[in-house]
Amino acid sequence: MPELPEVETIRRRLAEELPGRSVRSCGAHASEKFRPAATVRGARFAAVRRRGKYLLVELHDGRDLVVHLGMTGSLGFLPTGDTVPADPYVRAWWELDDGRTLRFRDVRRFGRLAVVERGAYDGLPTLAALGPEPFDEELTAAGFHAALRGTRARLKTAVLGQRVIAGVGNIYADEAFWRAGVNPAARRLGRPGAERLLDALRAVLQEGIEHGGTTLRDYRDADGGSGTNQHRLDCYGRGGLPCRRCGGTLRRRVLDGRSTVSCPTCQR
DNA sequence: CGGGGTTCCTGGCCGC
DNA sequence: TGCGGCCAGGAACCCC
Repeated sequence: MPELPEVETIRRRLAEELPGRSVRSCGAHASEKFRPAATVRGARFAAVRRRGKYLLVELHDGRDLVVHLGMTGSLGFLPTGDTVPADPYVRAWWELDDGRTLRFRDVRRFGRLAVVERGAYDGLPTLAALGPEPFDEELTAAGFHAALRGTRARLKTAVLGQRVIAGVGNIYADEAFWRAGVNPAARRLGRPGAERLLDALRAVLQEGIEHGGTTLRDYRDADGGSGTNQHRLDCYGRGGLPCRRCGGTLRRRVLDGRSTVSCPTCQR
């Protein structure tokens, strides 16, 4: 499940390869979620940017190819077999003018591709209303605290909502709440807790980037490789196992429809 | 307008 | 062994 660190890992690789390359030919799955990818034939790639979990591949004609990887999406110069049957999960492809082919692969089809005039994100409401980037220095503890006070949702649900802060998904949310000692089910948070939570979010996201992302099952980088951050998780996926801080037993439950692991002792 | 529920998808896993 | 049933979960969408 690609979150900010996984998308950023892919972005950095594509930013080395795509600018200046043009699309010789392309194609896409018939679904409306992928079909727009086939409208960029002849276009030339410019900068590769990221907002939250969205990749924004700029085109020289003023449009953006917007990519959301969903649950199982991967994007890059993925391994292919010339002698084996075609990969049935490639939902879109772009043959470049250097002969290589960029591919979007997505088993569960929760991903999405769009081509829009730069900045015209009205068809992508989450992107249009996206909150601040975690590493934006204009995002302060005071601002983060105020944003959390502005919603009545559970803290974890608010953090996952992309409006308070961009790019956080279920894995890094559980890690950050655990590290900050904040109860994800709570609806209110004091100023010190908000400060700890923002610091923890930044830390776990930064570490995720440094370790090439978290590969639990599906995530692959732009070259088809795995990340290594899965070996460093303290909380996500560890329900029933001992808390590495207090030794108590981590609890797994479903909060607002999302699997959540937390420590009943450390996270009040 | 915001909170909450539903839906989209399919491989992997569990239990009998 | 084979198979039905269930689970994962981000964001669009709908309703109140």
